[in-house]
Amino acid sequence: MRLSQYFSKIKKDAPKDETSRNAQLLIQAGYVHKEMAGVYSLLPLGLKVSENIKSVIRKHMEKLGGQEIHMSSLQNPEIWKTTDRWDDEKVDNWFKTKLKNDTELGLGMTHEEPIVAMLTQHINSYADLPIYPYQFQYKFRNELRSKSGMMRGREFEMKDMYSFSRTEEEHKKFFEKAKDAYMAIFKELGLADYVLVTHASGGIFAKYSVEFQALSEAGEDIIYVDEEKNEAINKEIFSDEECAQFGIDKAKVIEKKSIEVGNIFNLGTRFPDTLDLAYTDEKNQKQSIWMGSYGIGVGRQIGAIAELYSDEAGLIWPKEIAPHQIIVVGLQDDKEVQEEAEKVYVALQKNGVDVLLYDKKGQAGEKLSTADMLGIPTQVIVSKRGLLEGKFEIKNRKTKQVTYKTFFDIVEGDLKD
RNA sequence: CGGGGCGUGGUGUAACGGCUAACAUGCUCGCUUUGGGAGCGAGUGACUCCGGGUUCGAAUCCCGGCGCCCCGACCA
Repeated sequence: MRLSQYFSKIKKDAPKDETSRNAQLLIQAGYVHKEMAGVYSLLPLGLKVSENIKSVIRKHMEKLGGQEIHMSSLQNPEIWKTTDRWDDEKVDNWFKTKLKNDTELGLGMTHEEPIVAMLTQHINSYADLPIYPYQFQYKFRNELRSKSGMMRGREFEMKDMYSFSRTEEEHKKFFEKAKDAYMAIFKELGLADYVLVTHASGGIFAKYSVEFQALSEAGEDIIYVDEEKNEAINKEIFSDEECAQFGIDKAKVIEKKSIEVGNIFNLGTRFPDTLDLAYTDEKNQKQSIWMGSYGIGVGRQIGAIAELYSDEAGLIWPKEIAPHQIIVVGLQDDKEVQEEAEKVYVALQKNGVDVLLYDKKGQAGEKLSTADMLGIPTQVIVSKRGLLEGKFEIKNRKTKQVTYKTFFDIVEGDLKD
């Protein structure tokens, strides 16, 4: 890809109507566009990052035995009334709308009810279970106050998986596997050093849930970290009794701020029971189904990673999710340098590398700072100075380390750090 | 939803109640320049968030709305 072909612009200044670092960086570097408070559109670069994150998540969901589906955003209130989650007194962040004939509809804020209702048409026998459908879907939540840039939006894409198991034991086993899969996802997203399994409230679903909290000063949650156990407990349930229950040493915990990057719930049999989803066992007996839900917000990962991986010069994407792996910068506008940059670009592309060519005219300084701002992991800088020695400068965006390679080295794919 | 702050060219800012709303940046054209957003010249670009009021006169003062940010509450 050529930078000149992206319509999005990298701005010299950060927007002033955002103070959260993630939104400032992502807007300034042209990854996202802010539509209104808590609502962001993805520009080409932002979409690439988002799709890369989704690929990682999807891979692990498939490994877990997931089946991808895509449910509707418009939701039928009748189903939600059955479980008593329609009333604004009970659930205060619905976006509700109406048909022309005044029939009320909801814009999905989550999908437990509709998926259970849908499955009554497909699940009958013990042989039909267990199943693990999941989707990437936009959720709409009428937050009283959106904040922290991309991290708490009113409209956001989420991967939600739902598990349906025959017994509590089967459910628990899967729940543990899902927990591991989540940790594997965070590891692959570059968040391994920050994310902790955290015991938290289960909201209206259950007494407890498991959250995945990424340590960050930009976070909205307070957790107490047991460093020996490498787990944490959310402030909302921090007590002697609960620490004991989860084997956390209350005397040794450290208070930290964190971003909730994932949350999984054991829902028990409540939703299937209420919505008449059940199965018939080998003895022809009707049995309750055990359900779990497993959420991870895509936009929130982008925001969290932008917070955690950035410096004074801009973004620094982990390789796994970077929009491009390498950016080739022809430092001077003169013909020789530009032609050489073009050659490197073409050669790298031939090698199957996802490379971005900085082909816009400008000052050397502007090019360097723009390349930094974008956060592409590796920069190949082609300059007059380098050409005199027949070498190109390879800069690691994260470590800022510079090495020099020949054209031959680059073509041979020798760009390891 | 309670509290606080703020709305002026695309972006960042300035302007005592008083000239044609200023400066920087961006963008366009020309020349020059090229290792951290350089320089010169010529252009372009704003119903000063919306509505009302006070006044001879409002970006500026007052009232109401809307929007954005922050703190708190909330967070399935």
